[in-house]
Amino acid sequence: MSANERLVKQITPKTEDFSRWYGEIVQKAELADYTPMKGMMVIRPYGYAVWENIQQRLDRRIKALGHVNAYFPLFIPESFLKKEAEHVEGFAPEVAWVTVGGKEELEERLAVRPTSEAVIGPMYSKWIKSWRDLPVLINQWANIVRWEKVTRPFLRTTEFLWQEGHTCHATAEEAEVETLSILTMYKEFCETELAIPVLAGHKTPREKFAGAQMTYAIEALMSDGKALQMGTSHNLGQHFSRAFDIKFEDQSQTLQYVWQTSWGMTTRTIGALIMVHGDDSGLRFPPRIAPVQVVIIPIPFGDWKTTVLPAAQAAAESLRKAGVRVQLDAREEATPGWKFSEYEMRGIPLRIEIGPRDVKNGQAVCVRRDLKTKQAVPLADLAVRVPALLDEIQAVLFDQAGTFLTANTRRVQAYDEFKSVLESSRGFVVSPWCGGAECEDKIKTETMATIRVILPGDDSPQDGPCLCCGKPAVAAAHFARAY
RNA sequence: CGGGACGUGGCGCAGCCCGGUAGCGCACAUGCUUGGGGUGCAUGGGGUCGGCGGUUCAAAUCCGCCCGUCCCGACCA
Repeated sequence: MSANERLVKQITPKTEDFSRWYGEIVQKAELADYTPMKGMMVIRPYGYAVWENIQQRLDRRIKALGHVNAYFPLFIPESFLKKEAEHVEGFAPEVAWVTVGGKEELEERLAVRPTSEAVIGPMYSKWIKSWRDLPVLINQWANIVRWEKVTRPFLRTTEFLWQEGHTCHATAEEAEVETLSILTMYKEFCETELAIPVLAGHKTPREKFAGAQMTYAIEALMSDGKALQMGTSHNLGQHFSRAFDIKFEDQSQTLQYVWQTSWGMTTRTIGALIMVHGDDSGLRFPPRIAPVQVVIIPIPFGDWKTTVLPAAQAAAESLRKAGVRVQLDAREEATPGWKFSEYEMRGIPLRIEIGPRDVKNGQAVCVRRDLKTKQAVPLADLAVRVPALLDEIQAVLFDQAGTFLTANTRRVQAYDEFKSVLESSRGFVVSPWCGGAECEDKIKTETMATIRVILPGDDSPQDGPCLCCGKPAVAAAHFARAY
């Protein structure tokens, strides 16, 4: 088989039209579908299964760090939302409002939560009295609504699913430790489970969460060279505790405002999985979050139902026992070739073909989705070899994404070069920056690039002058065009 | 929200300019055939032409408004 041969014909090649490729994958692989309401999508079973895997693995990590789950209301009274001035101003343009209940006009309109700080604050105020009540470490899995003008499946939809953590601490130091520990956990999660390398650092004041003291984020690079924010962790300081009057009495009997954090990851990560790993043939899911890790396709010939099929069923059973998420597709109405193509597009990490020749030889043919290589594996060894192969595939996807990230991260001093890099190859451009919002604005207007993140080591005076204004640079910032 | 394009069986499209009985490929159904990279043949079902209004004897086709999708910008997870 030639490497360039196009075997999946139902989608536009990614190299030809990235946007179209993305949209077609979402629909043809049945991850999501559009509804008659603008910006509202249905996450279909195959896409939702990915989300469930993400949820399960992220939830495990959140709990391992001591957090517990709870659920807060969908609606937020306007008066609550208004309590933190910067917060309400930041979210005002994208809040949906409920003004009527049944047939009654409401006395106070209700916001559909764009995030839950403002509805959680009053409850924390009620629950926290003493230093003995701290820390409060609560997470919730929820849907939220942001009235977006431009929407794209998974990347930006009017309603989306996420997890939001909201914690309260006795000291500023403790809140900062929490913020960073979540950031580290997010990074580890993306790299281990999603096989997506990310940059972890902090945002500039211009890009931070409305109401936060400091926003940290993990940023990934999509294969079209645009950056995508994968998660954020905010140190809220005492902004919200002062607004919502969340106080505790410390050990010296002094009343103090608590120090808070909030952090979240969303269904957007599914968009990242598509854009980071996908190729011309469609999806390539990392085995750890793939809804189906292995598909077994029996090759029908003559009396295959009494020879091939039992062997395929036995193979499926042994893999299932080994903890592999396996699917056997013995449908007669689709030919093997059709199935190959279909499962390739859907990103199933490993395909196992079992035909008459294989049964005779006591083997199966394993075809990797990541490299498209084939290898024969003795049927008796499948339960051992397949999990190992899945681990290898996971590692290859992560390595490929890492290589791409490294190759597309460039350190640039001169503005001319900065512009031309963003125009031609995109990616991250690391450049000296004076710390001024005016320069950020100017650069954004002229190049469409923003500061995505500033890495811990880059947060100090630089050799070169600011890329934009020439004044002394206080940091090396990662710029990129972003989704 | 600005600028552009598009909307016709499930999907991809033709028909529209020049108004006159809605068509093609794929998919779907049935039967045979085939099967290690989207088998082949035969027969068949399915569409208020995005919605509303207008012009006309007559509208997929002409006009207006609205909705949705995509692309390019401003705002954002």
